[in-house]
Amino acid sequence: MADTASPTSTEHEEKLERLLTIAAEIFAEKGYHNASIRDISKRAGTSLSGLYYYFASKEELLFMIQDRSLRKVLTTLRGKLEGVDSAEEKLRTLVHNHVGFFSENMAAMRVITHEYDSLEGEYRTRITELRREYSDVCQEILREVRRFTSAGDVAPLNVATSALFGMMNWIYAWYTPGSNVPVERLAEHLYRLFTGGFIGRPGKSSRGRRAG
Amino acid sequence: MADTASPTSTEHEEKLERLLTIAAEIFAEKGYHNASIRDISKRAGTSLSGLYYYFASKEELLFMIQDRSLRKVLTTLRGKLEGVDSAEEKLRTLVHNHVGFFSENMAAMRVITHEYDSLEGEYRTRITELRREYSDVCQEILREVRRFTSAGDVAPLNVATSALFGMMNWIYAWYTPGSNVPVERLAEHLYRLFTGGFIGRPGKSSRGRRAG
DNA sequence: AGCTTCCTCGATCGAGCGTTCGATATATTA
DNA sequence: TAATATATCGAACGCTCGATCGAGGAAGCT
Repeated sequence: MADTASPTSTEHEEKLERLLTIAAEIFAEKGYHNASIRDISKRAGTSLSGLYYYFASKEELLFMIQDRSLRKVLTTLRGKLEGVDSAEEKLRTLVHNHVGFFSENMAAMRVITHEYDSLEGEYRTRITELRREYSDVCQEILREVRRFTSAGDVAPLNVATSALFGMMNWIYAWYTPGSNVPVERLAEHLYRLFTGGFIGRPGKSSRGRRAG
Repeated sequence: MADTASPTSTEHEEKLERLLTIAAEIFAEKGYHNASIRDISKRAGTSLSGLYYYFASKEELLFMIQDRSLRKVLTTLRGKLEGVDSAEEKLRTLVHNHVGFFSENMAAMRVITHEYDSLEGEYRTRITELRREYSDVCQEILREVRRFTSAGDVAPLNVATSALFGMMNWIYAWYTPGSNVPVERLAEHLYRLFTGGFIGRPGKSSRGRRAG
């Protein structure tokens, strides 16, 4: 009865966000189809039926996890790209952004890469659209990189894009944050590995150079 | 009553193999936990209970799919590697073998990369061992490549290994065999992309190369 | 013929699933 | 105080799942 000045919609949003985080963890641990709403209710400390006040179905829950995370990753990336001119630096920004977000939201990112097929109908369509957006941003950067460097055509752009995402997304299968390889280092490794193969020489880091 | 000279164990093995193929397809389509034994029985044209004559449990079925495929990929690879001396050619053989097997057994390979976590206990342990074997073969080849080239240390060997597997395994998420990119071409693209970043210049193909 | 082995099946069980519904407690507004 | 909106809960429903079991058909052997 003290400080309830703001509308309850804030508390509502906060609890929903907390539920989404817990759900993402459980989906990441056990897989979407193997996880039950009861698992989530137990970890959240609320009743089974009480959860349905915050989402309409298990699938909507899965959708919200993927939708919010993808939007966040895309928005953050576009923000970081704004001040960047060099094509190679754009690519470097994308890799660091993706890997960084990955390591800070392992559960959600695992759900995104692992449970894409678990969505159906309209949910699936909307996530597909977001994924294409993200993929397009990446592919356009690669096109730019190719244009402004002496890069040959080692691989078609779509193959290169998929290869890059493969390198980055596979992280969830082996990497544990806080290991002996820090995240920034890991991102830089992947960036150089890919760029070296894509344009035929190691990617430029903070200090740069040119070749012919 | 005509040609039943051989012991029935051959027919038994043939039917088991057919069931494993069907199960791999269904697991690949719907995911392990979302797929039911009844789905498999329907596609196989046999009764639900009849299936249990060929395997003890749904999880054993999943195990057999992964176990047989991994062994086959490893055996084939070791055979192909036998006559190869050059380190780079070994790497090229590995990539082509992996991608080739992938495209010919999409269902099984998808199950391997996607349903590893669905195994538990002893089953999980044994598949983990096979994966480590495979990964070790790859990492040793990379070590050799690094030793015999002017490769700098763009990335630690384990990071490079994981990146390579990421590039290759991500195929299942976007590639459709029989598309406008033939499998051998795709494998060569991935090989050059990776090698170029790993050793600092495009990987040697059958013919020429570049120096850096 | 009888006996045994390999194989297949329908019927069924208990458990767990996602979801619904009516009751209820609390806070806000009139 | 009464009325309303917000939030939570226990109990239950209908359904699907993996797995089991005993019956029985077909083939080979003695």
